[in-house]
Amino acid sequence: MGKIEDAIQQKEFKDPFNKLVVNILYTQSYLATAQNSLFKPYAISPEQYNVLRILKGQAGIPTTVSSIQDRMLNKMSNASRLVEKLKSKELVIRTECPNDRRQVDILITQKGLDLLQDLRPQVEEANRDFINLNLEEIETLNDLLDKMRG
Amino acid sequence: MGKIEDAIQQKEFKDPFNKLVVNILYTQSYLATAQNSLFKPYAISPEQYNVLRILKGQAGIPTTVSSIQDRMLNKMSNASRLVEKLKSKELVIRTECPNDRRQVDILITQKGLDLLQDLRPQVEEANRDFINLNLEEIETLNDLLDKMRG
DNA sequence: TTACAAAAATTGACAAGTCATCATTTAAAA
DNA sequence: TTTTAAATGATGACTTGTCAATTTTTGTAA
Repeated sequence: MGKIEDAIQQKEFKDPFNKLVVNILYTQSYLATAQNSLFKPYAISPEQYNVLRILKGQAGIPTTVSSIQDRMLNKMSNASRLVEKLKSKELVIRTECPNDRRQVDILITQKGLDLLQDLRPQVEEANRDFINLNLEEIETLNDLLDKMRG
Repeated sequence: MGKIEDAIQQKEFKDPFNKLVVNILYTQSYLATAQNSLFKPYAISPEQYNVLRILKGQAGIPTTVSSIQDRMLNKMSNASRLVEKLKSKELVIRTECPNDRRQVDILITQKGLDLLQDLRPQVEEANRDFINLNLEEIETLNDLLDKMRG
C-alpha cells in the first residue's frame, strides 16, 4: 500500500485539504523522478521534452516563445532559456518573425522529431508502469483534478 | 471549467495515462505557484516551510538530516542545504550528535515555531481557496493517488 | 588491531523555477 | 508627429532539484 502517510512518515494531517496538497506534491515528485531517469540517457530534461512535445503538436507551424510558455505545464518557467538549450542541441531552430520583429519563431527540427519518435514507446511503457489504475479510475482522477482547480 | 485541455491548449492526448501524467504535473505547478506567493512575504520557500513542518512534527525530538530527507515530499532534494538556509535565518539549530559524530541533530527554534504559527491560518485558507472539492471528493482523490503509486 | 566497507553529511556543478530588470519593437494617444 | 504605453524576448541573481564526488566517522571481517 502506497499510502501518503507511510511515504512521508506522517501519522495524520491537519485536515483533508492539507493531506491532498501534500499528496499531490508528493505524487508529482514520484512521476518527475521517473521521467527524469527515463530521459537522462537522451541528455534532455522532462521540461525540454515538454517543449519538444508542444512544438510537434504545432505540426510545423512556427511558434513564438510566449506561445510556448502559455502551453507549458509550468507557466512560471523560463521558455526563452529552454529554447536556447534545445537550439544548442540542434533540436529546434529559431528564426526572427518577419511580421513582428519582437517575436521569434521556433520550429522543431527533424533531429528533434526523431528524438520524440525514439522516446515514444518508452514514455508509454513508463506511464503504464507508474500508474497502477484502470481506465475508469484514471478518468475519475482526471475529472477530479480538473474540478479541483475550478 | 478548468479542464487540462484548455489549461495547456492541447486538444487531445495520446492516451488516458499520458493525460493523467500531464494533469498531475500541471496541478502541482498550480499549487506550488500559489504556495510560493503565500510564503514570499515571510521570506521562506515552500521547501523550507516543509522542513519546518517536519521538525515541528517531531515535537522537540532532534532529527538528523537524513531523517528529514526521508520525510520530505521530494526525496531527491538537498536537505543539507535547506537546513543551512534555515539556520542562517535562525529558524533551526544544528548540533553534533553525541552518539554518532557523523550525524547532526536539527531542532526547530521558537522563532521557527512562531513562524509556523503565523502562517497556519493563511495556509488553511489558501488550501480551501485552491481546492474546489467537497470532503467526499477529496477523500476519493487521495485514495486514487495512493493507489496510483501502488 | 588493521583494513575495508558502509553510513552520514557536506560540497560542487549544472539545470530549472522564480522574479526583477532591460532592450527592442510595436501600437496607441496626445 | 511626437510621446507614451504595451508587448516580446533576453538576461542576471537567487533558490532548489539532481547527481556525483569527497570527507569524516562507524562497524565489521581478516
